[in-house]
Amino acid sequence: MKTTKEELVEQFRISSIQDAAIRVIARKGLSAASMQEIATEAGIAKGTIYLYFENQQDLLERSVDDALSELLRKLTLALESAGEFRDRFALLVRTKVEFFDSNHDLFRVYLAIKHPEALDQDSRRCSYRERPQHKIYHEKLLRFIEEGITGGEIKQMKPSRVALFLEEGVVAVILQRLAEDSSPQASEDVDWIVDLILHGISKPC
Amino acid sequence: MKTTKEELVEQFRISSIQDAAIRVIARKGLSAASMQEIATEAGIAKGTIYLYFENQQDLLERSVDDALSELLRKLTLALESAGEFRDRFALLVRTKVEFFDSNHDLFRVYLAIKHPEALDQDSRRCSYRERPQHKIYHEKLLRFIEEGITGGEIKQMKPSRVALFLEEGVVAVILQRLAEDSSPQASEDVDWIVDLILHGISKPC
DNA sequence: CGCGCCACCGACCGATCGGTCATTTTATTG
DNA sequence: CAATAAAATGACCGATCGGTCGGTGGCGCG
Repeated sequence: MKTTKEELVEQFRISSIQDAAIRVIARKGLSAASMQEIATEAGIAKGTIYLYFENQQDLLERSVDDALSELLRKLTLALESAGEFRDRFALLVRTKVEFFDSNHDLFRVYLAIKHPEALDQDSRRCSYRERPQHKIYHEKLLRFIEEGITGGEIKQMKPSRVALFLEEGVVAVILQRLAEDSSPQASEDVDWIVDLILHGISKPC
Repeated sequence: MKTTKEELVEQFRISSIQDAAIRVIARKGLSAASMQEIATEAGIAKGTIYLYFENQQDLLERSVDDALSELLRKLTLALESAGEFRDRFALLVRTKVEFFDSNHDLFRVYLAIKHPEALDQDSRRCSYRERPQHKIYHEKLLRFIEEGITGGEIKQMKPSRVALFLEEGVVAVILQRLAEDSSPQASEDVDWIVDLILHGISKPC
């Protein structure tokens, strides 16, 4: 019983430190997030962090991982939904847009780690693409796209390219929503991006 | 005469330092590019850099600016070309793909500075989006898209969203080409991305 | 109530960075 | 060739960072 209570306190501490880390990363960027600033943001001393995390890399890695695992969980759920291809596709896009729309800090973090090619050489290994949860999601996404191809819904093309195109397209929409003073309803933008990816920008034939 | 010769030497020095800076940025990332490593990469002493650049920000800013101004020049030229909308559109995409395809280092730099939202707070002001040359290009790009709309080539939608969607789509293709062991010819991928943006992933109706 | 333990703290350390400047090396000129 | 100017150098400085550790204060247990 007691151990459970202490573990609860420990989990609360860990979570509050990770939350502070995410806020600092979103504010200062990944490479400029110092342990001192994270500690201050969490309202504790710097040394305390090292009671719960091995070092800076451990803290940043686990903070980002845990924060984005919630997104991956929702996306995986969306992929497992039933229904028409287009509806499932729209649900996928909607899930991502709404997640970041209600969590701007995490979108900053997501942008910072999305492209391993742009990271410091030493940080590339801790890319979230290497995480098992992301690999599972990505596998399912590829199979979903293959279903769309074999089902005659979309053209014959490399699923991995469609996946990346989808990912970047959604990022583009969220970037726009962040830049605009007043964005339209999320559902409007979701419909827009789904239509754009499915049918392009050309006038219907 | 003599001043011209000295200016030539000075320009050569500046260029070689900037080239070294770009290589180091591509290798280590923007925030981890140290003055010492850039100096070593250029084959000179650290102090020498300060004979030609005010400080680190000045060096990094001018290096990135000059390197990407070549891309902006080519893109602006592509926008000013004559011909059918679709051909001009394809030329625009082709220009960007081929530029980065023959200059991987610059693509790394481009990725690192493309999203001001993901940069350190202090570095956001030196975003290349703020540069006059980029603003001019972006204005012309928006007008090009508006022409496509008024000309009935593409649907009625916000030009700025189409622009961002285009930009992200091209980035997606180049990312794929970098990740793949052997990529198809650039022209193949250009045709693919143009068709995708224009008509989407759906089967033709 | 008082004692002991442990989470917590923050001053401290070594390493590293951007930036400076006295010194050395190179180039120019009479 | 020597004298002078100019350019290049790298040891050095202060600041900042990640990480450590001896001290301390508050909480629980006897």
